[in-house]
Amino acid sequence: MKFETPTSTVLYSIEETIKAYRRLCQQNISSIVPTITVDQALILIIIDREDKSQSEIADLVFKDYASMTRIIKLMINKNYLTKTIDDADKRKSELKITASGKEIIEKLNPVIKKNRETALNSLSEQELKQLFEILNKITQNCKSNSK
Amino acid sequence: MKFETPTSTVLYSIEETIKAYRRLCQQNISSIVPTITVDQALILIIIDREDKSQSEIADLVFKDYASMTRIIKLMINKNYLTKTIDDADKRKSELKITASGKEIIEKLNPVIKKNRETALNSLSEQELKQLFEILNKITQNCKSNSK
DNA sequence: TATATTTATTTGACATATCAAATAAATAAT
DNA sequence: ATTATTTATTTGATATGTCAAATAAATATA
Repeated sequence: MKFETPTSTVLYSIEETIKAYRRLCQQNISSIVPTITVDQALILIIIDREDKSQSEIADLVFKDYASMTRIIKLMINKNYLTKTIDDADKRKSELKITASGKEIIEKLNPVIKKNRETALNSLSEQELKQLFEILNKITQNCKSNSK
Repeated sequence: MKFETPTSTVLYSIEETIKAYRRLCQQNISSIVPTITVDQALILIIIDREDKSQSEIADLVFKDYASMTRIIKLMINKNYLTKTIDDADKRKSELKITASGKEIIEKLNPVIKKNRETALNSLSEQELKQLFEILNKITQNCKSNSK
């Protein structure tokens, strides 16, 4: 870590890792459900498990609200989701998985499990814990200094 | 790590970290050079240090060649860069930093240094090494299983 | 109650990611 | 030398990221 060229930093490695992981995921997901993206798959699963509004989901998956609006729109067009106005608070939207959305989730579950196993193969529990903690420190450092 | 909901995995944490870091970087970079993006700044610095072709640079910064074409074009429009055809191999392009590009690099260097320090604040050398190694394992796992 | 402020979502503009197909030049094979 | 293949880059189409501004509904305040 002596010669800090841009390509020798840990943060550069984080980018590399996340890109490699996303590529792996997209390839395996596409082989089962060719029409869905990694982001859409994650969001679909979250909506299925958590009964939350659009912006709450966005916060959960670290998406901008603008991005969320568009991703949701695409998923509605593909008939994975329905969206209705929340009666109690008409600003909010209610998102529900359609039958074909459910089917897709069922198909994807094993793929997603396998992707994680592939990526984390041969990592010990201790390594995972360390990784988790170190990443958390970095995240906190960044957040407390940005906004 | 027992209940593997999508939001409890390490890979999810990696996404969180990289987004927090990119936000920190963009904010600090914008405060000094409002017209440049994080990606453009990194690419500018790499081009300045390494005399490589467009696709070699792309490989270095994990960018798709298509993205690189567009990023380069934007940077040329902003007069950070010039691009000429390589005489020895007319398929290749030669990228050179302009005077104003150089100025920007000078301005950015301390910001980039500070961003890294902020993000990695209070992390020991050992933690950095661990992080680096664990990320590398994950990257290799993903790459060997995707292509 | 009327007005001001906050909250949830959307839209516009621009930057980047990704895949597939197209170009054009260089190199290999016939 | 001609043809086939490979390599470097570009273009098109679509998805997502990010910021700022706009809407519309809910809540707070005067």
